[in-house]
Amino acid sequence: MFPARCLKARPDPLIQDRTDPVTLFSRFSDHIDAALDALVARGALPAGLDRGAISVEPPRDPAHGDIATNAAMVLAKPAGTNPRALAELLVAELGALAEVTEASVAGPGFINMRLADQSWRDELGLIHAAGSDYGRSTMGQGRRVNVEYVSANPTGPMHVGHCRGAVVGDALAALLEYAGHRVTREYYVNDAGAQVDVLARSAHLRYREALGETIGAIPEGLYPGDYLKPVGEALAAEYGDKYVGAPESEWLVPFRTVAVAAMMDMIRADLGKLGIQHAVFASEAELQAEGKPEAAEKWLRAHDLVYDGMLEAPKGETPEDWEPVELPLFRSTQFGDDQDRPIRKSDGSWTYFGADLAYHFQKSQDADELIDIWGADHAGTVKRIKAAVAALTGGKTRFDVKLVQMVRLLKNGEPFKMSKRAGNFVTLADIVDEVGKDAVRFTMLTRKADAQMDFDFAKVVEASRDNPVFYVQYAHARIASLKRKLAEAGMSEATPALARLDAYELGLVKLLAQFPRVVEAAASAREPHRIAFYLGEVAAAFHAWWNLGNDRPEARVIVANDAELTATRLYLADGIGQIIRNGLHLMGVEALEEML
RNA sequence: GCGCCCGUAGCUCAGCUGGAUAGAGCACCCGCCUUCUAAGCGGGUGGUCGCAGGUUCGAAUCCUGCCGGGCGCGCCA
Repeated sequence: MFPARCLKARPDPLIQDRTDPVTLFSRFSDHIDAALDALVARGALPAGLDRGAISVEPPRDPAHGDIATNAAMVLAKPAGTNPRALAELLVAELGALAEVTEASVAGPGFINMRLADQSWRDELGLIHAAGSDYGRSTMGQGRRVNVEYVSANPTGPMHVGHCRGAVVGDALAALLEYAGHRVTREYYVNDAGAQVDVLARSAHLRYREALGETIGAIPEGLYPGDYLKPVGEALAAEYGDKYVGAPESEWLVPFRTVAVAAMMDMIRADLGKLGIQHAVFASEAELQAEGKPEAAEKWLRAHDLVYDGMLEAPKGETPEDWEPVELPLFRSTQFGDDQDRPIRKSDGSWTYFGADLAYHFQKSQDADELIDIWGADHAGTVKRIKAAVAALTGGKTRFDVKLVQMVRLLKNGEPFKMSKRAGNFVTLADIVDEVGKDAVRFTMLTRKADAQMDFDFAKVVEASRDNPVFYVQYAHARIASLKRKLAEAGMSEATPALARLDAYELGLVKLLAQFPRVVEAAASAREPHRIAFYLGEVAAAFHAWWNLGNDRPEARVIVANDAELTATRLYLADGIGQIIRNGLHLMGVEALEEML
């Protein structure tokens, strides 16, 4: 009655050529909706109740059944009835479904349902039919989400600090896309502040060096890294000795332009090592040249959200050089900030915040939701920018700032120091070269973003049970090896007979069936690490199944003399492999066919 | 002084936006395996969810106040 392979179109016209599988859990959401509708039609339940809080999930204890819902508990109070009474009514409706073999009320009003084995067999079939689309969701309804991440200053190579934010942002973007959002991956280039002038001066020094001058030690306040040498050489090749003795005003702009472009090339290359590619690089300098901050200021002044005023002297440590000056201040206190924030400096130029405010206003023009991924060291500025977005969009644009905490680099538990090419910090490229892109990406996603993390170079490449990167890859490789072994064994091709899957094996399907729910939960919470944890569970379940064959050869996937059973188990193994691939793909990690 | 994040088993961490008896890996203890289904397997011990209140049918989860750790805090970026 509910064909497992029916597909429904996405609502968004721009991507309506995509179709999403109707999975078991989404189908049950519909069943519950229908049951509630039936009660409403009979007058047993008031119409128009908010059903948003209803959950459809597997009970924690499998003894309670396959699917549980809290619908009765959530709706009882607004409906003016008691949970158990409402639950009884729903059980009568849901228990009548063909695929429900048992429905009961438990505890304070939970409804537990047990499903026919055929439902799980169908779901396994759906995993195969949908393939890489199993887990894809229409949840986002085509909403446009701008994810801004990395946005490292263009003054040098990427280092560890950027690495985690880069991976989290990239995985989040992929996750949201998969969950039905239209995602823009964006990088904000801070090419207008004082730090890029310092870059230009540093490049000028390297330029003189390239022309044969002995420059000695790099003066304090300039960037010392060797990575600027090629920039100096390029400038020398382009300009000759034209700017050697020239005043800064003549060369600062061209040198800055060249140096920033070179830094961005380097950063793009570093990101490329992680498999990251942004669609948009937004330039702060261009933003300012186009007068965007002025426009924002004008709008804010018109709405009395910017005024000229004095900042209070900061509390705590008394600043020695504090001078009260009148500045244009944004009323961020109206939106929960502790202090109004200046958008211009006393010389009239824009503060970082002033430009950033205009930048977020610009982003909000083309997006329904904004997400920024920031390092935790910027936590102090979250309130003001959230205030700015709330003011500029009238609170209509959802805006999340995800803070990514510090990464501590270790090797076998000892603090790790490594500096190959760029002065005294560990670069992103160093890390990727050391352990590989996939280990970096996966490991960066094995913690909640807002929790601090240790990254141990020895452990992330260790081939053992307690290394999730290895454990998940190993599961996938083992599955791939099954096909090779089947060929080696010269076994004949047979048609899977899913009725031969036993209860243990159907239990694996039940875990696989969670994937679409995990994707939706991870996307709505903006927490890509949940995919990594889920894959760890899938891998553990697969290995345990595989290990049954150690003691009992008849429990192996490949069973000599039973081509049909072999084909059936291989079908299940393939389904597991599909889920692992889908999850790894979201994380930007390649699924391995064999371990090397 | 203020703000943000974190406090869950001995250790490292999950906990599906408030659900049922709080989970996993490591370590430890007890068995098994001596193998290419390899880079071990199975089982077990272990928790006052930092502390104290509050909200409600129900709290690790939400609110308040403490305690402890991290990060940050002025026209910097």
